[in-house]
Amino acid sequence: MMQPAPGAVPPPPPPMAAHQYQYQQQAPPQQQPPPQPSPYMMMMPPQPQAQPPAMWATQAAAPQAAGVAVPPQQQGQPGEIRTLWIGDLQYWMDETYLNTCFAHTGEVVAVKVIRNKQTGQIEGYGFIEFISRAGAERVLQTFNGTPMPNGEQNFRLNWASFGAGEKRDDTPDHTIFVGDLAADVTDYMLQETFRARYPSTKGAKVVIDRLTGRTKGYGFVRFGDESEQLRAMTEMNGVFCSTRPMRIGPATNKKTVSGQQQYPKASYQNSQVAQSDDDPNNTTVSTVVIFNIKNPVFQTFVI
DNA sequence: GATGAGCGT
Repeated sequence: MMQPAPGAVPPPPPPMAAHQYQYQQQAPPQQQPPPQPSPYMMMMPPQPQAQPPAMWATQAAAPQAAGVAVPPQQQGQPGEIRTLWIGDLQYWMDETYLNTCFAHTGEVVAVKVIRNKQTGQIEGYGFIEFISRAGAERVLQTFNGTPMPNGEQNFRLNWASFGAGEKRDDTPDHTIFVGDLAADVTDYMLQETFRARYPSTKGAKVVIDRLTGRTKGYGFVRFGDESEQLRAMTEMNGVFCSTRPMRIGPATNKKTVSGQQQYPKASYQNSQVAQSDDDPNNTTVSTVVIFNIKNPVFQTFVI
């Protein structure tokens, strides 16, 4: 059932190179010669200088995905999650683009890109609804982490959470910041670089610039074990990932697992810390006073 | 050099 619906764009050649994530693929798609440009015509990024911003809100409604008609009784179990979330979209990656990426799977029911209500700009993420959970799962396994057509980044896909975060593990994350990343480092490379030594590595993310689709040169790695996080901070500093040595630092968490608010970054940046210096050996309790310039409040912690 | 983001009608 991987046929395109009538009237759909022709199926692109197996566009995504075989990839680590494809370990569950059954039969490889038949080999084909290099991509024709035509299937991707609609996916070309606009000329940067010719692109007036913020006029996209009034554009015609997005075409529905490729006319896939699904009898209700085939639509999977009620309540089952069959929508994927997609992130790291560049501003020109609209519904048409997503349809062209996925319609050929024959599994897509609808796509939607989220726009800013005021400006109409694409917010950088969207949703893809599938016929069934199985279809969504196939696409997730096949496409996630593979290069996006005409984008410089890889697909970032996940289950749409919709409150039912069934895939969640609620164990806390212990995250580190990793800087000085080479331009070719992907989430997967970063993750595997750490997983080799730290089995509790949960995942890694290289931060992508939404405007260019290119890496910002830093990222984050999450561990399940705090001890492995701490070891990695020292042991992996200066270790090569791809062509450059990584620089590792503590991650400033904007959000904790339980969702409660931490101190906003600005407070940290504008804070001055006074510490009593008369106890270099740290043998007694010392007091740290933080003066928050943004919110002129003194806070005293005993550490 | 740098501290994400990511849940909608």
